[in-house]
Amino acid sequence: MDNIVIPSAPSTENMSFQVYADIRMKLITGKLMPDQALSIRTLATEYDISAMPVREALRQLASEDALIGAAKKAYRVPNLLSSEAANLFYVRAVLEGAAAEIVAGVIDKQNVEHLWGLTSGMNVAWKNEDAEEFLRINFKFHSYIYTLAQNPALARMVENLYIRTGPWLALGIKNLSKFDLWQSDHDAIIDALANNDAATARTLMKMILGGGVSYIKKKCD
Amino acid sequence: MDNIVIPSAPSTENMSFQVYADIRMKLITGKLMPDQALSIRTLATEYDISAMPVREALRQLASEDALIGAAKKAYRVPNLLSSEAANLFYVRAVLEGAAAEIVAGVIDKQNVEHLWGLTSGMNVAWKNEDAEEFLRINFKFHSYIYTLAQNPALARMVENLYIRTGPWLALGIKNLSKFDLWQSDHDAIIDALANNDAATARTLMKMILGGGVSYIKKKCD
DNA sequence: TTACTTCAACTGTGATCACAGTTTCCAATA
DNA sequence: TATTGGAAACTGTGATCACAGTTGAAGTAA
Repeated sequence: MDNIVIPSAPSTENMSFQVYADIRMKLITGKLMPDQALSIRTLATEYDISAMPVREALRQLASEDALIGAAKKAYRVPNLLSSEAANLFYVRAVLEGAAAEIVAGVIDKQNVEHLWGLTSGMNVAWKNEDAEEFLRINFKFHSYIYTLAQNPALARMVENLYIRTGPWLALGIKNLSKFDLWQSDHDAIIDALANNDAATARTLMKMILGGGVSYIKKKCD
Repeated sequence: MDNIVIPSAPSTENMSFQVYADIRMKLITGKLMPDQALSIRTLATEYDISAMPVREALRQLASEDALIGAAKKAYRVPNLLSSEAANLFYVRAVLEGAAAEIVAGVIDKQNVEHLWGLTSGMNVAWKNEDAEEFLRINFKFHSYIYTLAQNPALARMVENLYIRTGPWLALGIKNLSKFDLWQSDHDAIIDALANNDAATARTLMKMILGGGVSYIKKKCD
């Protein structure tokens, strides 16, 4: 649901996948904070299932580096150094830049309108200082674009990066003294895409990702 | 061992990780062919362990799209359409191109010599028509470069793509009527890196990846 | 007060079982 | 002979147990 790229594995009928998807979304929307511990048995109780599906979900998230898992120690939400976050955003910039380049060639009017709808939603959420809603729509915005690139492998990888930077980004946004300063240039990207200007779309996409990370970093250091 | 980027998860002491690493290398070197089925219980017997570690290893590989896993059906090595392989190689080209760009700025003499050693090994393997050895060294060559980029996230992703294209590439290489035609331009890349020519390194890296895939595709279609 | 020890409550991991779909293959039927 | 039926041998999945290493807090000694 919600534009999530469907991972390879099982469909709805698989309990461990449901757990996986649920935790995933919590990472994206900042409901799980850096360094927070996740216990297999506790989650199993919460979901009212056995430990088995939970442990497979957590292991899968750990294998995607969305969680940290060490032998016989509790799984944890990674607490990224800002240098690590920078690495992740660099890769995101490369990949989403490439995606934007492709999308500029295939986007249609309906797609453009959908993107405008999302940005206006983000603006509302921003004004309401509703961080969770803002993060959710921001995710949908990026997700919508890289999905249009019609390259599932690319989409999966960007989404993985998104999940991994989610808690860090959420923490950064919630740390903003006021929701006043950061206004990213999603509008310009939509314009470039709508004009089928691949080079500009790519450049802008790389820029807003680089800009976002350096802004948050400044706030955190 | 062998320049493998260490995945997040457990170290050597973890059985399921050992199984994971083993199957991974078999995918890279073409010991597992497309569409081949892998059974948890059978593998457990082979490794002389219980089913538990094997099933976690297979699930992890499936979550990385290195295997196909559907509910209550045997895990399988993906049999990629050539369009799917093209998608994977596209992303590889983007990422390894970016990596080469970075590496051109940080490479030293020792690194360059190491790369020359690998290419000469590949030439030997090619002349001996030793596909497995050729694939293994080819992997080490690319792995060595993207590891130099000092971005673990990037390295992990490229490696994942490498695993996924492994069986397809192996099948393609083994299908070559003779080991005669394809001679890729690894030498030119090393020159560009050694000369700190980032733009050329990036372009060449994208080219050989694109060239390789289109060559194999022609052979397969 | 501070530092150290110890023990209890946690952690993930491996093994094993039951279960329910899937696949395969052989026999019975048309 | 060709086709259909069904049973048997597979498949992954969920539950549950035992185990060993980790963590943290309480209690003791300096």
